Amino acid sequence: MDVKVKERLCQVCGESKQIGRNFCAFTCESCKAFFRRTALKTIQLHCASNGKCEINVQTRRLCPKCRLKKCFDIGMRIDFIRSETDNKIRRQLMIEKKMKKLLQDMSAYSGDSSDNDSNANSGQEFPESDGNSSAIDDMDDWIEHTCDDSQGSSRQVMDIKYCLSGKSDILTEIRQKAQKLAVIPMCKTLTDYNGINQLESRRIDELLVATNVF
Amino acid sequence: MDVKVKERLCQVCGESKQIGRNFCAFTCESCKAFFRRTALKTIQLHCASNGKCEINVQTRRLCPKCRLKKCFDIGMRIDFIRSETDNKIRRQLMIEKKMKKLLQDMSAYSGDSSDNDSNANSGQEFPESDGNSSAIDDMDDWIEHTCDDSQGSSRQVMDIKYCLSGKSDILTEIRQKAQKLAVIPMCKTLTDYNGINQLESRRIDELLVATNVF
DNA sequence: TACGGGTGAATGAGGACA
DNA sequence: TGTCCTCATTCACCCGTA
Repeated sequence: MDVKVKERLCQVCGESKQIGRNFCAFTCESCKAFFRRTALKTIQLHCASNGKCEINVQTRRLCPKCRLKKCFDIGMRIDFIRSETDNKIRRQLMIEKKMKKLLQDMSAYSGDSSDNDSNANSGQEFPESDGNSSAIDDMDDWIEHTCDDSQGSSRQVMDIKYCLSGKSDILTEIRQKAQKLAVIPMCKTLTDYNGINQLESRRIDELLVATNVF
Repeated sequence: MDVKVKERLCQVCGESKQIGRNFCAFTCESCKAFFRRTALKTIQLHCASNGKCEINVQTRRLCPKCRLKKCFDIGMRIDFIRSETDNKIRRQLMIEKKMKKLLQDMSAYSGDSSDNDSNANSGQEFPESDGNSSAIDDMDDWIEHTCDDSQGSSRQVMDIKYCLSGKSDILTEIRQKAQKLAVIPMCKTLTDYNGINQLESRRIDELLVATNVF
């Protein structure tokens, strides 16, 4: 009882909320985030009071230099901050995992497990938007019989349907360009870093190492 | 309820609009700007009423001396005004960031394939900022004869010129590092898509087209 | 549950301009 | 001088892994 009742305080600023062991010391959330952001930076910090500021909940944001100094003083460890490489890999894995789950959910709704990758596409796997309405009817049918709107997904479903069945100029253009290319244009992917998966990222690294161009 | 209802007032003039914590005290926007502009000035201010003016929304502009005195009295802190050096560095960083973005936008929109890759750079393609003004003259010349300001780009052009002709420590550092490296490390760039420059982006595209891997 | 990282609204600096 | 804007930083809250 007493252990729980006796509040732990942030060793940096004295805050009493959301205390946990962070980077090897008991701190609050804000000092945790502060240390993560600041400790690895190489830029010089300045203190107006010759490095003698008192750090508490009110003053902690006033002098980053003294706050960081106190972080180190109470034993927060810089080597517990994950490296950028590590973070990159983790983000990558998370994205892949999410994609996998999304695909699973999709196939769970549609029920079919036979969607083997027909990747030899040259544009034909896009639904044609030439006014042939049977495909759209099929889609409506499928939406009606498989979609569960208990979670308010109808808006998304409608968006997707609109996109697939619409006569969007942009979509048409994309299809035309895609058909001309033997290779799916990577430039598209590069407009969004999140779209690069682990394999692609690796491959780019390999290529660059191999070529020594830059 | 009471906290929200009770309006905060500027501690200097009593203004009730746009109150925030500025330089360690709750003030309005205009007293904030006044303090920023005035507090560091060394010129002597004079008061006709022997320093006993009352400061409110109506009178605040009548006596700068008493207004400034009240600023200090309520605890506004001069050491929270950033130094000119600090501001200079920040402006420099902002401009460099803008340049990066501008280059990205250019490569995204222009789609031109004419700028052949002079990729054997080892830092020399940065203009030297050693006081040799001929490069700057050339730049002025080039700006004058090629830039079209019909879309309000002159501001951006000036930013770029300022950045290229300045003696930025950061630029110097970048140059030195670049010269030491036969290869600009791509791994760094990949941690942040925004860091990929035009050349790098192009080169990746070329590599991918050439290899037909994906 | 503990402890990493990520996110986005709020905050508080400076700058531009009328 | 006062107002409005931009931008970096802060921190409460979230997610994922061990």
